[in-house]
Amino acid sequence: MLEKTYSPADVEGRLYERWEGSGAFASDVSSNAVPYTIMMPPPNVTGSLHMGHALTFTVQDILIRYFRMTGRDTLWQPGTDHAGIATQMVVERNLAAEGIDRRDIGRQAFIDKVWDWKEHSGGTIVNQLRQLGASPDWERERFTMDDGLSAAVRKVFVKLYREGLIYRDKRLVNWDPKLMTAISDLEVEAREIDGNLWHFRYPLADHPDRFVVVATTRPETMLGDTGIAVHPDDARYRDLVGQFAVLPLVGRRIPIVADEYADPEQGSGAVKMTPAHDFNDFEVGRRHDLEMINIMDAHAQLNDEVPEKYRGMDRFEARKAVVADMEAAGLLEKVEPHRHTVPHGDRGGVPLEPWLTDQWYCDAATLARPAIEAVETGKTVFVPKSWEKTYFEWMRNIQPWCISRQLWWGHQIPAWYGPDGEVFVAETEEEAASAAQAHYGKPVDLVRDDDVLDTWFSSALWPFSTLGWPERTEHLQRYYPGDVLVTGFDIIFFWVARMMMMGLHFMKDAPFSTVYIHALVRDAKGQKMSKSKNNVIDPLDLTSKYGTDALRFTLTAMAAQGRDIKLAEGRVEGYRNFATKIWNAARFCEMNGCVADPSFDPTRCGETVNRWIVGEVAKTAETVATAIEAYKFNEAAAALYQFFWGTFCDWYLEFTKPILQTPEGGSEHPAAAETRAATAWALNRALHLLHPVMPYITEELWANFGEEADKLLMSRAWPELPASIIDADATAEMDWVIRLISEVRSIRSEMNVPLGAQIPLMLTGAADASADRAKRYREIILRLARLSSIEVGDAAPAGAVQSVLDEATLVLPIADVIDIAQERARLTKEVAKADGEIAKIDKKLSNQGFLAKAPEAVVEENRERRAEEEERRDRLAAALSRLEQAG
RNA sequence: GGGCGCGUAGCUCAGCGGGAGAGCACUACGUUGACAUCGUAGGGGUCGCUGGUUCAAUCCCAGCCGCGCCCACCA
Repeated sequence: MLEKTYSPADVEGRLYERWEGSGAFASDVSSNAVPYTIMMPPPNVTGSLHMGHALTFTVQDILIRYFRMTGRDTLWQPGTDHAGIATQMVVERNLAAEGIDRRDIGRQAFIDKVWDWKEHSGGTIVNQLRQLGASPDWERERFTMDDGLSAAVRKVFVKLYREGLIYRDKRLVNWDPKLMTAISDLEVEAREIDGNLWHFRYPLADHPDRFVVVATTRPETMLGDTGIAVHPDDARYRDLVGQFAVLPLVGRRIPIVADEYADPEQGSGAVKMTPAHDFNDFEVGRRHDLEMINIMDAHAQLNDEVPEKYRGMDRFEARKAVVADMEAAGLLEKVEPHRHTVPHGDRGGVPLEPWLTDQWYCDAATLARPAIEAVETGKTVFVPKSWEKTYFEWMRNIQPWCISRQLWWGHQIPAWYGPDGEVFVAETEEEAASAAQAHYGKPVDLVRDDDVLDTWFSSALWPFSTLGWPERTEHLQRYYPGDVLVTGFDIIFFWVARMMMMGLHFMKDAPFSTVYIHALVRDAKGQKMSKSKNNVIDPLDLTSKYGTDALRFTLTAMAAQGRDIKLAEGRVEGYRNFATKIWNAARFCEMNGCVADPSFDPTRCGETVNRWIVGEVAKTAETVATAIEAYKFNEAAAALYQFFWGTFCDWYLEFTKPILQTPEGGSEHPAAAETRAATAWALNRALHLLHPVMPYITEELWANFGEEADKLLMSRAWPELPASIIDADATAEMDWVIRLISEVRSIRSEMNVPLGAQIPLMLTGAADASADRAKRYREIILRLARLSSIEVGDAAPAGAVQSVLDEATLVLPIADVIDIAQERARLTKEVAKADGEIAKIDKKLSNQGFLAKAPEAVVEENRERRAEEEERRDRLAAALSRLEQAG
């Protein structure tokens, strides 16, 4: 006997172990089945499960479980990402707590510490994935710093270098002075800051009494100015082009150049040029051959290129000093408050400095070309399609990708330098050494590049590196390319685009045919959840409170395309109740002896209710399958919920009661055996349909009631039911019966008739002449509605509707049981509303155009609606007039 | 500045060219046999505003108002 309520905590762990232990998640490379592959976006090894993970992994798990049930050989490739900066920061923080700085212990010792940390604490996220019920092929779990994946990284780096697609360059980068590393454009976050615009006067070299006014939001950078730019057409400055100004506080002679970058409308029309500390100035500086003076060190403190007074100052300290000194010199024209965006590092959180350094770059524009084409030609499609525009926009304007990072944790760049700085790029130190020996004609000492690669470099290889590339493994041949990539839009650029580029370059094929972009889960304020903002909601709190299945169902029901998800706990609670409902429906079956009957043939039911329910199951199976395959997960969830609760429990199980439950002293109903088998069959099919979304409760119930309880539900086939199982007559009849009962209930309640018992309709017999019966039911309803006199006699058929009529006789004179004034007001309102409806329909029907063009069925439908509405109005009006008389 | 999306019940959200929906909350009634984590019935919405297309618009189109996100070098 099942417990009275479902207790997730008692079954989830046990079932998960049984699944994983039985090998039910494993792919089968030797299978004949068609493969279905999803590459799991590897979560950061430092991560812990947040709501975004819960959504993305639930969606992926639904797809995997569904396709596994349909017989595909599924590979859901799991793993974690080494997450360069994030992981290094975590370990550094831990060391700092012990008073250790990583520089004290040195690079190798630090890396060992990180590996230690990974061994002991890095498993959090994958264990949380298990709690979520995710079913990837754990035996194939990978880590982006694995030997195999690291080898793939080196191979890719060397190959791209030799093809000229990776190169070293001295350019401005976004420098994070806190983390002391370069970061890519994508890691820059623009924040609005209330600052000032300072207007400075720069005297002309040959006319010390004349000034050029320039404005800046970063006064300290003036110490690195090497020019002033004005627009070539700007009449105000035409005579100054070619002359020099004297940089105040420094005394440097700086040229005034004409460049179209200077906007005459903006400020004074003259712009100071700091080529080493501003991206625009850098470009102008290149065009005019301006000097590039780097005035800051890696901490963003001023270096020896500035007058002694400012050396060693922090950039913000220097800002104050420069402004004060300019003002003292009478060269500060004015200060305006100015709100502007300042680039910040998305992890470090401090303002970034454009800084001139040597870095490694990847020629993204060249790699992007085939990746653009793959989407243009439909080789890879985005769902929803609108994201393709975003993808194109970025890919067509892509900048060189800065791939080097000044960190210790990551894939160290496979480049070695000879004594004269000559670079040797090779997969191993030995190869580099022999290349160097060939170059110099003798063995030399090589120094390896300190930098590591951007984390996303290794992630970009994930779809093939995890399958064994560069070896031509069986897995690589079978599972590449994958079917669908499931992710949030926030990493389209970081990851999706780069996988496309690398996949096409190295595998000559796009890594997946579909990219499904789901909504982002946001916090209550609609803010994006991220580790660094510390606003993550722990989904495990919800799973422990309501059960994993309830959370999964909630996310599924909310996974509609096009809107971000702000999770409301009430929804989770509601779907927990749904789980309880499922559980209790199963209990009902258990109590009534509804066990699976192998001889039951759903296409050959005798009873109308049974013929009907098997058809409803078939329709639901079709709806759910179609929805999942179209990535319309919310539609799948809605169909499941509606079927199980609204159809199976509310109606079918109620209809079976008079059949299954033998009256006192009576004998069993002749249809009981078939109904028991049908009930068990329908329940078991429903468990299949629910399983991809709610794996735990369905598996647990299957273990108790399934046809083959020893076999896991999750490895069972998805129910494919023949269309012939849907019996149109039975469906039509049941539709009418349900409407009939609903209407009787409504009238009863409307008239405030205190009747408690359920209507014990006994629906047996074949669905013969169902149309006639339906018509009869309807007449009865209308007669009931008139209330004054229930004429049982002439409309009383045998059997099926007798009990309805019996109840109808209990309807009491309304004046006896209701508050007259209140009811009068209500009825008046209702009558008016009905009149309004009728007028609306009349208008539509009288419209010539409508009659001419509308489909006949629609016209007919409107006529029927009008008739119904009229009946309703009459009924209400009659009740109202009787009320007046009684009052 | 460019792009994308959203505005539907008190709240969180589906849906959609022909009778406005779900969950939660609310009201009334109902508990000795599946389920009170329940059942039955009910209240509550000019589907952001204004125009247009159409026989018909919550839905399509345009404009506007509000909100959010992404991208972008404005000193």
